[in-house]
Amino acid sequence: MPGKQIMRLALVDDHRLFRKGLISLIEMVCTDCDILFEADNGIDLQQKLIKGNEPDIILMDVNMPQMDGFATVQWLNENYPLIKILVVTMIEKEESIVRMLKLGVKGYLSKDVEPKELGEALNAVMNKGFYYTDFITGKLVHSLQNDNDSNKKTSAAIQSMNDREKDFLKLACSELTYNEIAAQMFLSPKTIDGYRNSLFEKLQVKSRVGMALYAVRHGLVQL
Amino acid sequence: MPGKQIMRLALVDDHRLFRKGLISLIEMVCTDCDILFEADNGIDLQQKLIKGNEPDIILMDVNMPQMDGFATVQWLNENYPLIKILVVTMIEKEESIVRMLKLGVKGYLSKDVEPKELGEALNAVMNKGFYYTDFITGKLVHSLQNDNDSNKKTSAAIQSMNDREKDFLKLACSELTYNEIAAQMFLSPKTIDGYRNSLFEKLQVKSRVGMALYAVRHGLVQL
DNA sequence: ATTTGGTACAGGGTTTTTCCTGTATTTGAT
DNA sequence: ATCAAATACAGGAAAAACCCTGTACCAAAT
Repeated sequence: MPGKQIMRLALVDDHRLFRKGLISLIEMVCTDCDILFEADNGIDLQQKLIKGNEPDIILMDVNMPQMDGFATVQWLNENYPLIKILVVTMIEKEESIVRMLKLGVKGYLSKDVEPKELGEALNAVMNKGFYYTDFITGKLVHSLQNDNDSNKKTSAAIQSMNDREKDFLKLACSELTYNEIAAQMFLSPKTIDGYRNSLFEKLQVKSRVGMALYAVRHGLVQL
Repeated sequence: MPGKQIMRLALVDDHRLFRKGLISLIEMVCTDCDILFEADNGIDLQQKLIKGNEPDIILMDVNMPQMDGFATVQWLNENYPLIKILVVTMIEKEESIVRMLKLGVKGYLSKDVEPKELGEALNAVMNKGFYYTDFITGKLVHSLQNDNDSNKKTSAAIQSMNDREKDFLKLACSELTYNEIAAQMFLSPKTIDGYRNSLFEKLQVKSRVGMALYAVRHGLVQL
């Protein structure tokens, strides 16, 4: 296939060994690929991107220190909207997949795929502009169907919390009594009472234990 | 270096793309390596291991479905004690590192290392019998120094729980009241009272919220 | 100017959790 | 045979959590 344009790639993943392995695989499955650079995370990527010499496709992980996949994709959308993003991750939670697709990534691959599929994905993204497997499409459709329950509710619930409530929630995930929490927040215990009732309703829980578990399940408090 | 014995390897990791990448890297940094096979997890490994044609070294991940790294190493110790194990993982929790070292693994590498170090590790394990970086040794020493607190206490606490208490603990990580839990376990609420008090002391917590958080932190209940 | 919505707070009551002390039964060890 | 420990259970009481209704303040919207 002569005349085919060369594909310029960049990798963003915090695990060097995986990155290097991926590069070596890409070189095997994709003869006309040029890997411009690699980055540890979003911050690193920002520094390595050079206007006028952008990659065509960025292979990106989701979980990264400093600046994660979501933040990085958002930043790319604003600053380099033409760069196509192919997510390569081991996170297969529907929530992450849908969130990434909403952000406009061009493909979502599991680290569990065959190297051959990686090559296909790269070619598809380059030529068709996207690569969505049946698995991903399935997750997406499923999430749309269940748009009423957990998925939507969860993000709605989290967004409806204000900062004071979030502070309270963190403190509630501890062995402090409500009176002690009130003291720490310089509020009346009765106000704390109000926060609790409001969060019980927003998060659809019935007890402090349920509230604490909700918080850890949704990453609102660090373990 | 003539006369050097060939190194027979096997890989156990649930992520194909990482495995394939690793293989391709190994082939680059280690000319006298022969990769016998790869496995998705411990179960898969058991089926692929053939008496009389064992690998010298197994590269193993920690997090795997079905049968994780710990269980797999334990099984290998009992059935193939001569095979050397080199852990390659992104888990850098002191607890995991120490637990693996106690199980007798010959090295512990982060997925974040340079491919070059992977080669050095393989050679060291093959020739010296082990490869422990300063980072790992540091973690180990630190854990020994703190043998009094969390590390040891945690495992002691978890082991001191009996089955009924573990059942109760799981149910306590919910919105059920103690009366409801008692009903589900076919016990008097007063017995539940006893379980609670006993767990509060064993786990060093002061409230049900603390107990529930302890359980999730230590993986005793699945999120 | 009045309404609406968000935040902070109170009175007062019920339920649940927490804690203490004490008993009956069983089981394994000396 | 007896002692110790583990297990299941009770009475009783204080503390914390939970829930409902209602007030006061402020700011933004109508």
